[in-house]
Amino acid sequence: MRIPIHVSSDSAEPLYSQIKEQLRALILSGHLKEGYLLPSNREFAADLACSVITIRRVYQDLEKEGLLRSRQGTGTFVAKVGSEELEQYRYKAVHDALQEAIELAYRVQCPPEEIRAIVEQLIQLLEKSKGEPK
Amino acid sequence: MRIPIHVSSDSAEPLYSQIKEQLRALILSGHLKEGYLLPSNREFAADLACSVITIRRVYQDLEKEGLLRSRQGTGTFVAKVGSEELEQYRYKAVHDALQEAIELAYRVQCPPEEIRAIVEQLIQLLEKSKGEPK
Amino acid sequence: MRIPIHVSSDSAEPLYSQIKEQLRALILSGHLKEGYLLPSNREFAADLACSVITIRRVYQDLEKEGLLRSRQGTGTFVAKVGSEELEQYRYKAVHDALQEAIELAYRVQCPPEEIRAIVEQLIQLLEKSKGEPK
Amino acid sequence: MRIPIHVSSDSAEPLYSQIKEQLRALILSGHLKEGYLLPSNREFAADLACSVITIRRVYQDLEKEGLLRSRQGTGTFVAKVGSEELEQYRYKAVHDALQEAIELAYRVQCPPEEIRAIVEQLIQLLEKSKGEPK
DNA sequence: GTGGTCTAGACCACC
DNA sequence: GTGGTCTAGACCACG
Repeated sequence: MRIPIHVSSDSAEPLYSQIKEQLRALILSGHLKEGYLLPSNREFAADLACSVITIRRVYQDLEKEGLLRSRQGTGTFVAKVGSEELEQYRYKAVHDALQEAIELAYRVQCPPEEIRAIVEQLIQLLEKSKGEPK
Repeated sequence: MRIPIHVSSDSAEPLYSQIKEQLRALILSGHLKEGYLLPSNREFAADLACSVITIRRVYQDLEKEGLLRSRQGTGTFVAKVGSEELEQYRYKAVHDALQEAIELAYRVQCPPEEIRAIVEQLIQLLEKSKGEPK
Repeated sequence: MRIPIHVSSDSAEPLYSQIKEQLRALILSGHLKEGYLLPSNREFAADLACSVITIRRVYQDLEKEGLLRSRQGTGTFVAKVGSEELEQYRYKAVHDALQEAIELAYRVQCPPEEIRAIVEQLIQLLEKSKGEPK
Repeated sequence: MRIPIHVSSDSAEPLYSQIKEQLRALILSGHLKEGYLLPSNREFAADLACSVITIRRVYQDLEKEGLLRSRQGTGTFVAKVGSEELEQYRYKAVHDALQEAIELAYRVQCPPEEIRAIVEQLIQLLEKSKGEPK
């Protein structure tokens, strides 16, 4: 199984950050389970056409967050995370993202009904595209 | 009337960017109307305890976006923007912010009901705090 | 007769420069003849809704160019300029403007035929609008 | 390949603007192709004997116009621009420059024949000098 | 007084 | 090494 990560060098977001966010999401969503052995630095860098340094940084950052574990001679794999802890993590990520967006909406005087309407519209759109993935 | 902008040098977001976003929100929300004369570079810099250059950059960037107008010897003021154009701008800002947040939620497998619940909770919170502003 | 000058505060070009260019064109084109008495500083400033300082600067600049003359207690009027000298001045202004434009065209690799075509198109447009002025 | 840009500190035009215009022309004319890696800030500043900041401003402005792309740690290069879009951009630049010049000519009562004659003379001159460049 | 340009130099983030 | 942010301070152009 190849890890489904896609990076764009056109984006303003730094490379390492794009990879980190996507990898974190894969772990929090349960797509990569506890103990899963990730590709080696060199291999992953080749996959994503980026530098080894960039991959090393991603692994190190996620290890500091407690989501990955590295062992000399073995490689890097998904850490065991308590399921409540993982759930809390997931909830916080969603909550924070929505909070930022809704606070912006309030700053530009967007009424609650309009926010709800936009949210509903976006959910419908994403629900529909779930049946027909890439 | 003093312009209500608050910056934090703890944030990872660059200073100039914090100021720019808040100023843009004040214009898009209609708090600062067409023709309003903003504080001079030097004055505003003193207010916010930052460098003149930082303010200059904010004014210049927003001028390129078409929201401000600067004239030598006169000052910097809010440009005349068509109200439909402004409305579009406002809608797009909210839509984009929510889209980003909701896409993240889907990536971590957050179900639609949970998204709606969090949105509702955040709206209630902000509605309540509207009655009792700082 | 009111002097037909129109300024726009939206333009990037400085106020004094807009006025100066238009006044110079009126003299070079013969619309304002030798000896014509211009409005006083105060009067002209009121007409154009600008500062007296701005008008003074315009008169001073054009006096230095030899197109205007000021006399204490009398006012400012159009200087007597030899007709050949005026003709040379006029030719030079047109030549310089066209040269700058055409050099730009060459820098972006625009072929001569295209330049001729655009020039012709612009001339037709301006000829047509001469019959029906504002 | 060294980038052929020449600046004059005698000119009234700001340094950064001179550089920007010339660089823009090199891109629009196709001399610098999509993906071309420009000199680094520091290197280019040394070449042109100006401040790093001045170069940064040029790169940043052209990036906002969509002609360049900068990425931290990588460098600044020519963006991919649709060829039609580039063509439109090129046409507009030439058209606007000629329009300004010809409107000036009309303001000083220059007859169409004289405009055509001057244009023709300038084209001949530039065509001739194309055989024998610097 | 205002904004516009340019300088030198520092420190950080990214690859 | 690269670009990104921020600083302090100078000088000019405009009204």
